[in-house]
Order: sequence, then C-alpha cells, then structure tokens
Amino acid sequence: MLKKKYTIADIASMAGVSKGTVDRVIHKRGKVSKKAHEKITRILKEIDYQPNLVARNLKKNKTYRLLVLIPDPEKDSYWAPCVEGINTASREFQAFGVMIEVFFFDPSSTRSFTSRSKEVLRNKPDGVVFVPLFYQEALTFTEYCEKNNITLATFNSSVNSNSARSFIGQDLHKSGRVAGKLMHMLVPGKGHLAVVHMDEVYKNAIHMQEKEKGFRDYFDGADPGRTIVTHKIPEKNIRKIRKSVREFLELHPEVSGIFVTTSKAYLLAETFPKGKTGIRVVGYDLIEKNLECLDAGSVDFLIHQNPRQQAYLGVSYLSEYFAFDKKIPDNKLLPIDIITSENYMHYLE
Amino acid sequence: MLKKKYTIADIASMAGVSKGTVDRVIHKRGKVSKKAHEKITRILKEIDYQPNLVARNLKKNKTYRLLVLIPDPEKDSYWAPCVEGINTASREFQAFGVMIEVFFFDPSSTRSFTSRSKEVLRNKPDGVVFVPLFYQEALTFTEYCEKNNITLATFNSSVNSNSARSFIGQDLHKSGRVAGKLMHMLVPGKGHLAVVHMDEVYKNAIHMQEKEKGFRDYFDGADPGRTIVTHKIPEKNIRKIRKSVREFLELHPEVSGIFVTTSKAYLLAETFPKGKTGIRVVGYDLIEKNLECLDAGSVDFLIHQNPRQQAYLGVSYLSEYFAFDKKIPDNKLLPIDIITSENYMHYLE
DNA sequence: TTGTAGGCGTTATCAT
DNA sequence: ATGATAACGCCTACAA
Repeated sequence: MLKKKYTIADIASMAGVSKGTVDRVIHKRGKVSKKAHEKITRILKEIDYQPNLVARNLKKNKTYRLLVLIPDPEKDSYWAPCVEGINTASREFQAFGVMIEVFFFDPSSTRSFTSRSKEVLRNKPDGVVFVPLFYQEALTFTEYCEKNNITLATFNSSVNSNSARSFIGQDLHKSGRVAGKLMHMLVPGKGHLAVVHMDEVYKNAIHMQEKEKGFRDYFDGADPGRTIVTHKIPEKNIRKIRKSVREFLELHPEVSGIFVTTSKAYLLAETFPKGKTGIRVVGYDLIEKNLECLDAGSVDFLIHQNPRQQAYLGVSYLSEYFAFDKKIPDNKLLPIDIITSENYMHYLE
Repeated sequence: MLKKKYTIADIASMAGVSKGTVDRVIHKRGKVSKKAHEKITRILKEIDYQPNLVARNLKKNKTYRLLVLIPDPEKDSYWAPCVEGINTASREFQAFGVMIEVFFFDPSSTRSFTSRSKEVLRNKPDGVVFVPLFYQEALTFTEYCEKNNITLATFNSSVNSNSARSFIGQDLHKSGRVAGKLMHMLVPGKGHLAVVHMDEVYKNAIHMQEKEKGFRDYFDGADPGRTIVTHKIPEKNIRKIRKSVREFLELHPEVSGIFVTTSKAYLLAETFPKGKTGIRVVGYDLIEKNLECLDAGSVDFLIHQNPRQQAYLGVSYLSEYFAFDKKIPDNKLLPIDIITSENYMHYLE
C-alpha cells in the first residue's frame, strides 16, 4: 500500500517539537535533550522516515566537479567506449549539478599519466574517476586525493585489492576460466592449447598472469591431461610479432587452440599461415579488428570487459554520491560477457 | 568548462521582467506581450536555459503510482528476478515520489490476467509496466490505458511491433541465431540437430517460432546441408514429457545437438537415457534447474534473457518519466547473453 | 537545548 | 499583460 510521505514538519508535530530539533536528531548534530531525542528516534523508526532527496538536493544547491582520467582512445581504441559511457552519465547527472570533464593520458607513458594527473589535481575536483594503469603512480595519486578529501573511484584495473576504494571491473581469474571453458568446447579432443600474451608495454603483466592462471585452473579440473604451452610476444613491431607467431606455430604444430590474454587476438589471427586453418582462438575486447576476425571466423570467441559500462558506473556512483548522498559500493564485478559473431552488435551500445 | 547555471530569476532580470513572465513564456501559457516574449525567447536560446529539474520536481510535489503486472514467480520461477529488479528500482525512485506496487497473475490463465488487470485499473495508477503474455487481453488492456491517460511500458513480450509504446526485451530471431552459432561450435561435424519446443501453454508460440527461424537461418548461411528436425512437446505432465523425449531420440539416433526454445532444457537433459551421452544442449534462462544442468554438463549453453534487467528498466523508464520528465525510449533491445557453467554467477545479481 | 526565519528554483495564485 | 508572493521539504543560522 501507499505509505504516506512524512515530512520533517509532520514528525515535529507528532513529537511536539520543532522542525529544527528533528533535523538535529536526523543529522546527529547533538544539542538535543535525551527525552526529545528518544521520542523522535522512535517516531522516525516507526514511520520509516525517508527524507525527500529532491528537497535536500535543492537546498544544497552545490555543483560538483567530477573529473575522469583515462587513457587516450586515440592511442588505444579499447578506451573509446568509456568516453561514451562517461558522456551518458554526464548527460544524466548534469541536471543534478554534477559537472563532468574528461582528461586523457598516453597509456604507454607513465610521465603522461603523472602530468595529466597533476593537471587534474590543479582543478581541485570534488571527485575523480580514473584508470590506475601504473601501480606506483596510481598509488601516489590515490594518497594525495585521500589527503585532500577528493572522492575516488577506479575502474578496469585495481590499484590495491585490500583498499576500500570503489573499484569497478572484472574478476580476471574467472575470466580466464571462462576462456578455458570455451576453449574446451572448441577443442574437445586432445589438441594442444596455447596461452599467448601479446604484451603491450603499459599493461600490467599481472592481468595476463591472472587470466592464464584461471585458464589453466579450468583445465586442471576439467581435463587435467591437456598440454598447454605459454608464449610471450613482447614485441610492438608488427613484423616481429608475425615472425614470433609463425615460429611458435612451427615449433608447436599440435596446437589447435590459442587463448590470447590481451585485446590483440586479431594480430595473431591475421598471421596464420595460409592454409593452416582450424586453429581456434579465444581473445578479449570488442575492438573493430577483433570483430572483423569474428565475422571472418578467424577468432571464435571474445570476452567482453564492458569498458563502457565500467566507466559509466564509475561516474554514476560518484555522481549519485554527490547528488543524493548514496553510498558508493566498494566493489562491483561486472559479468564476463561471452561474444561471438552473432551477438556482438548488441554490446556496442 | 563549467557553464553558469541560469535560473528563472536571472533570466527575468536580464530581460527586465518578472519571474512570472518568464515562466509564462517557458510554459507557453500566453498572456505575454509580443515584445517581452521575443526578448525572453532570445535569451533562453542564447544561454541554452536548462530548468532545474530538482526544483521543478519539488514544487510539483506529486507522488506517482506505478503498478507492475507480471506473472506470478510462484507459478514460474523465471519471473523471480523481475521482482528483484522492480524492488531495486522501487528503492531508487521512492525518494523521488514514485510509489511502486506489484500485481501477479497466473501465467497459465488468461482469466487471471484479465481479473488482475482490472484490479490494477481500479487503482487508477499513473503508469503501468506489464508483461503482455496474452495478445488479445493485452491489447484490450493497452487500449483502455491509452484512453485513460495511463502511461505504459511493456517488457519480455511485445504486444504489437508497430505500436509506439515502450518495449524492453530481446530480438528473438537474433537469439535463435546465437543459439545456432553456439550449436555449430558444439557440433561442428555432420551430426543432426533438433529444435525442441517444450511448449508451456501460456507462452505465445510466436516466440518459439522466431527462435527456431533464427536458428535455421544461421545454419542456412553457415552450414546449409545440416539436417535439422523439429519436435514439439506440448505436454505438461513430466512423465509424458520424458516419454516424448525418449521416443524422439530413438526415432532420431543421429541427433547430436538439441536447441530447446524454452526454459525447460533441464527437463530434456534429465531425460537422456543413461549412457547416451554426448548430446549437446543449448537452452534458455538462468533458472535453478538449468544451472544445475550447466554444472553437471548436461546442458552446454544457456541464453540469458535478463528478466531482472528488463523489469528494472521498464520501471526505471516510467519512474524517470514521472519524476524528471524524461522521454521514454520506444524500444530497448537487451544484449543476448551467452551463459556457461563458468560465468553464470555474475548474472545472478 | 530549542524554535524560528529565511532560502534553494520553480510554479501557481492573486492582485495590479 | 505583468509582478509580487507563497509554497514544495529540507537545512542552516541565529535568536531565544
């Protein structure tokens, strides 16, 4: 049934006191007699008082500055959807006095991160959402923000698992297990498998390791005898990458399934020697070139990390915190979406 | 950059008129001199005036009644997550004056739908979110609501594709294609495939047909020679279902993959004759028994229709419409989530 | 310790 | 046709 909406005035008259007193109790500002305090507390509980957030927000009438610090999508298109997510949240919350601005840093340069983060701080924001790509620099930044009362949320990578800060991302170990499961379905026989780390300099090696662990973990349980080899390709130069892939495949002709732990599955798929078909590939991230590989059949599955949603949620959490005093969740682990040629379009917003 | 937030008072002083006049222009209430009207309109455009929704909402100070009419989760647990989604939205919007109540109908009885829908109407709600399970009855209901200025949103099934009403759901044809793709990966050889409709009386046969079409459509393109047989099991009695499944499998011993177009894949999986392993199954919906089958390996993939999110969005859209005058999207097609034993936990909220 | 008096931005009413 | 004013619910400052 529709409960009546009680206002502070209602409560005040019920308790036989003034609005001010009720307000003091609600906000625990003290300076209230024990008797009044008890009576009011009881009434509040009884009617399950819910403050009118609209009125509260109107009164506050403050505009908040929320800055977002993420890698430049021009340098790595993986981040492009994040900008969309941020813009969506921005449109949604500007009506509630939250102003959002985005800063980009070069994901291959810690110096770029440091300088941009300083710029962010010079803006004296109320809150910051950022991607802690570089461990040490992120830590410094985080500490500074905490000292200066800047509310933080992170996404994509987590700085420090035992920190209480809000983090939005995925469980990488589980995502490796999902890749394992998919690979198992794709290569049900005895074909050898490979985990290939196509390492971009800036990405923390821990991510790839976690994914590999999950992948192996899955097979330890489901198919313990399976041969799984690991191969690292730390090159940036495309020619060298191709060479490395070719050599690896020649060395391991029995490999019939490859798990690429980064978003570069397309680089691997492009390199398959002509005629050498039938190798199954599972990779990450819905970037253009990977999608083409899905369509062409050279990549079978992609795992979607949902960067758009990660960014959207990060910004939304802080905005709701500012605008409506909502609690910010410590941790939000997004689902591990499985993508094929037939369903990717629905994930591109 | 931070644009200054202009208020009506600001505009009034800029135009050299009073707040009342500005308000009349903004709301096209007339009774404004041509000169004043022009001047104010120009200023509004110039500064791109955005009204403060919070203040507006506070002033309106109306509480809206939003009723939700869905199948009873007690009768079919598929609907249980919807209730969670509704409750989440309810908590979120009650602070903004939207009161939400849920009504259940028996999904196997059109009479139940009719009687509950009348009850809903007797409550004179401002808006209704409902699942139009029964075509004719839903149409009647819809028409009544439109005549009586009750705002509508539907989810899960769509009443009428060319209607402008808000609908949240999935593209069933595409979801059949996804099932096809998955099945193709699971049964890459020449094994025969089956589409099994485990028909619950109340579910519109059109749904299952759409899914089958999508499934066949996929194979027409990807593997045209494939044998695909269709089997209907309209029974409700478990014994009869089992019998039907057994007979079907005996009649078609070459079937090595089955696509179940309803949420009853578990019923089929449970029935496999002992020892007859290796049949791959793709089904729908994350209900408890299906998840057990995923764990046991008797079902390989499930397609998630995200009922929780569907209900959540339906309620949110109407709530935001009432509370903040937001436009309600006509159509929202949710992603077609692919689920295995390794990733289902993240989709259970 | 308590009560009262604004004011946030918008809107509706009433007087001019 | 226009302007002044009160009210929505909450919060803060200040007066008692």
